[in-house]
Amino acid sequence: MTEKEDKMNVEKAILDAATEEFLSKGFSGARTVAIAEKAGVTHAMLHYYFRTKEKLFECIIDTVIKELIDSVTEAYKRQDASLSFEDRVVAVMNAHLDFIIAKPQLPSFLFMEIFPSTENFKLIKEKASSALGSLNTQLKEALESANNNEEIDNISLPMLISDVVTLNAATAISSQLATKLLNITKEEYVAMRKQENEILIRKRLKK
Amino acid sequence: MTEKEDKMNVEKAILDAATEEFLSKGFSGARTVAIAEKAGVTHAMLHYYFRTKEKLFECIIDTVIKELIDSVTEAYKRQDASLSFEDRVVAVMNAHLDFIIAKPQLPSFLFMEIFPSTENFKLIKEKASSALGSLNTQLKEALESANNNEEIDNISLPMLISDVVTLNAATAISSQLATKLLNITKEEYVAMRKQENEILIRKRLKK
DNA sequence: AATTTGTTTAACAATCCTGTTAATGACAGA
DNA sequence: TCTGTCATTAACAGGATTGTTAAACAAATT
Repeated sequence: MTEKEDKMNVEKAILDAATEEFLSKGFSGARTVAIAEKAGVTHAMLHYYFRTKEKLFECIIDTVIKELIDSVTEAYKRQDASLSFEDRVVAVMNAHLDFIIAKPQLPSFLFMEIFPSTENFKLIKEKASSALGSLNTQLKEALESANNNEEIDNISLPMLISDVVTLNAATAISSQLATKLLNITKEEYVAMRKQENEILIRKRLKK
Repeated sequence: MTEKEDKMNVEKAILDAATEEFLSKGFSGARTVAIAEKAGVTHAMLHYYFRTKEKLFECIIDTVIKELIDSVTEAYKRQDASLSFEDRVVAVMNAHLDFIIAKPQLPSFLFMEIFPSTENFKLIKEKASSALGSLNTQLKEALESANNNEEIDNISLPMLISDVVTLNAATAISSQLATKLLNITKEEYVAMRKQENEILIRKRLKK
């Protein structure tokens, strides 16, 4: 079945190239000819497989969103139930950061391209709702029971999530500036921020 | 001098329209005809005054950057010297947030359009270096003397600045999601985040 | 009034970019 | 081997978008 493999290879090559192009340049900045070139196919092939630029874009958002959601839910599932609430939050936060760092353009792409568009946002909300819904209730329970057992400072769940997402997203985005602004490598900067984010969250949760 | 006023009006109208268009859609998403229309002039006028889309873009980055830098330095200058280090940091942070919130697309625009481009980044670094340099030394002195008088937890200056910028930028960006995700207004969300950011920073600075 | 200077308009040119199509090739099943 | 289907290519069509130009116009200067 070399034909089917070939077909998958072509499709995958286009998808990979498209992901890179869309994430780095945004929808309007991306060029379909550039994607085709990067994928090593004629640009007619791109239209043959995905019809339009919009459809191709939708395909890559779908997978990107799926990967993002999975990374968080997986990280939470893997948690040791015996850990304290504080330790669990930190562990999920770090797993989330590791995923984001692998695709550092993702946060600004989401903010620029996906969130402002009501339609795309609907899509992401649908995909995320079930996963985030259960994560939410789990966290809620953990926070409530933690308040009984541990000494947790008063904090609302939305603000806690906002803190984590905020710190991680900004870490990923600003990591691209690290080498340009400070005289350190991206990896050094990320390591510093990881430590700093952990300090911030731990201090925040302590009474 | 109605002619010069008129000229200024046309120029300003184009610049204002361009700022809105570029900030919300990015360079490649922006359309010069849309800018001209918004400004109420023919699109030939746009080229007459600014020659090219690129040149117009450079003009608006210049002013945007200048306003951003000024907002921070002004906020720092206005500070009461009798305040504690912690209070001063919080005051500057809040002033910074107020400015950003007025142009909520600014952070994602900077991250998407300016920072990735080495050339544009050079520009912003030049413009910011003198202002940020003096701010930096002022903060450094304040931090050192604070460590003698007050009880400040160990933190490096880059990380402190990174914390503040990070939290504020993310607040502005995510505020656009507030109404879509949580059932609250943007203003309510910003107020909540402002409070939360202040708690985070104060706790971070305390030993 | 004539000239000059700078502003504005409308039409047009040129290019870039997306998407199509018709022709060709490859290959599986009848 | 013939036929039909799918993959691929090259060339092109259409439209959007940026940028130019020539002519009209307004205002100031001589």
